[in-house]
Amino acid sequence: MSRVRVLLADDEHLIRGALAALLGLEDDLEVVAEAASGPEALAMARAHRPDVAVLDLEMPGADGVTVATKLRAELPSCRTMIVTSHGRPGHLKRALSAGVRGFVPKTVSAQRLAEIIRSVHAGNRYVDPELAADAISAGDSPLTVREAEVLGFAADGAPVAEIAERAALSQGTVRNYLSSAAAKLGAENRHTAVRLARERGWV
Amino acid sequence: MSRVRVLLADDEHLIRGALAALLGLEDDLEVVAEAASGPEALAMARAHRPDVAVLDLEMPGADGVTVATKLRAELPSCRTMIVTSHGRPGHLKRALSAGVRGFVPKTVSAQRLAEIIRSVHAGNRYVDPELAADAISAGDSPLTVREAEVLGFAADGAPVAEIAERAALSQGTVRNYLSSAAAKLGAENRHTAVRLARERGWV
DNA sequence: CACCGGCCATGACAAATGTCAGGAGAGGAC
DNA sequence: GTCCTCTCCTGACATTTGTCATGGCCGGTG
Repeated sequence: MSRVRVLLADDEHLIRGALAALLGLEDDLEVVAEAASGPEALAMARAHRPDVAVLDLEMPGADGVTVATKLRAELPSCRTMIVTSHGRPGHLKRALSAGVRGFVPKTVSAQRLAEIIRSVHAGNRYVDPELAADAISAGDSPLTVREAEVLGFAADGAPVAEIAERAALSQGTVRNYLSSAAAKLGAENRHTAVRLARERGWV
Repeated sequence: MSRVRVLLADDEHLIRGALAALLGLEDDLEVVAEAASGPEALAMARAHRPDVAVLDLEMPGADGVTVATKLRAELPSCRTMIVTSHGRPGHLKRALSAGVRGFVPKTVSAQRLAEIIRSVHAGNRYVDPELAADAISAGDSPLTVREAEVLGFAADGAPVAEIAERAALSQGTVRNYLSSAAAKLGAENRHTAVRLARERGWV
């Protein structure tokens, strides 16, 4: 029986290395490649064609979901899964619609992760129950595409003029969008709106 | 020769477990206790009296620096070190003044971490060069105590009225403090000021 | 003591932001 | 075709901020 070929992508060397060592102990798993950034993960995947790609959500260059999306197009045979410390509901949704088949927080044990990798490789899907519950209770984003976009530009505290420029919209329009977005989120100003949207993973 | 007794505290089971396994392979190190939260780390330290405590910076209950401070008082023989993913300059400063003897990002390898643990146990201090450079170039916080406090209350996007209430100050005073803080940080409004102060670990 | 800096406040003005009403075009649903 | 929603805009208004000048009260330094 051939072993499951795994790609490991995480910018924290400590975790990646440790994980590689632990997963390597399982005799049906084999870590064939490691990467510390999004682009590197893609390159490694192309070179080594793993069966399962275990991707960290927050990485320099490109986040896990972006990598997963590209992998799905380039290497359809490769199953992808996301591992993350901060499980925002929106991220989970985004990940699932990108074709990700596993979504786990870093609070699970290596043993458990190994099991999940096997399960994903077998064609199953796995989502951490806790995160799933959060996602369901948080519901869908009530924001329209533009509202979310404008809110994203407002995320770093930029003034309206700058947001308008970046979004190529008039200042009035920007203010209207921000206002309606804040209203939908129950926030009293755009800054708390940004915070709320962030927490739910809607930006 | 007796082995170095290590306490490992990190809320991410994946990392903690993997790390425990890897460090356990070194024949002069021995992981005698693990914890997933600040309070638990303290309890474990009291029970097992480790030589070195390796603490994650962001943990539920109490952060790594807080735990280190308490450990220093309760268990002076125990050296403490901090491991973190986000190395904000301010955190480093806070950690050092709490008596922490090692400060490393999670991007180092387990091998390297083992060496550093040994070095710290031997009485040396170790700070990641990259983080040290950041801390030096970032310099000290230019903010006065009140400015930092008010900026902290402003962190979640609350309006001035609310900040004033929480800080028990007049609205005018709050605006003055926010204004001067933003000026010192080179920000054009308090929200970007909050972001900058956060990045530098000054809030 | 005189001086300076941090702390707290007031008042007033300018600028940024939030809110509302209203309208036009584009596209999907029925 | 009609209805609806999203998109984008304008203009006007109220409110919230940011900024500045000014002053009083401390505590420490020279």
